[in-house]
Amino acid sequence: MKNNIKVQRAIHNFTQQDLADKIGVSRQTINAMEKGKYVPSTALALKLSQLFKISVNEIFELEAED
Amino acid sequence: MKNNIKVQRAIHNFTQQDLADKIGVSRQTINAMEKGKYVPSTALALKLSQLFKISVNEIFELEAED
DNA sequence: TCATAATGTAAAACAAACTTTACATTATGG
DNA sequence: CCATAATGTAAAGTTTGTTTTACATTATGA
Repeated sequence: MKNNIKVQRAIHNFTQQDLADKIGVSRQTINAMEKGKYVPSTALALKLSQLFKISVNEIFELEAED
Repeated sequence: MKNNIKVQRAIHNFTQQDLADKIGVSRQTINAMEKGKYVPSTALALKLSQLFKISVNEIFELEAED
């Protein structure tokens, strides 16, 4: 699973902490997600989608191994 | 979190078992998802999105309590 | 109607997401 | 250069997704 959260965050000029607060998770969760350390829940994905005003499919992309 | 997996499954004429096999989860996972018993991972959501050829946002919808 | 497919459900176990705490490293502005 | 903000990372613990097994109920077709 790839994602472009870091880019979206840059576009919106949010720190990891900002984003964490806005969607209600810890900063480490944001960091780990950006680093591809795990795959978030669909609820989280939809919250990012709302915040960034782009679709979940535009944020996340499946890879071969998924 | 609402979803319309059951409807999509009907459109594509899949049983819960069919769908489970196609996306690589157990039938109970499909059943529980349809029943709203839990929120799947984004990986699962993307697989459903691919299979049904519609976006994740068209399958899943956040609700007030999420 | 009878056999069988499909669905609903539940409990126990396991895997993965997510939090908390804590510290180290890297940017950035004054 | 120095202070501080931002990011990276790690370990332990909690919560939640997911599997497995098992059985009960509801549809469906012959």
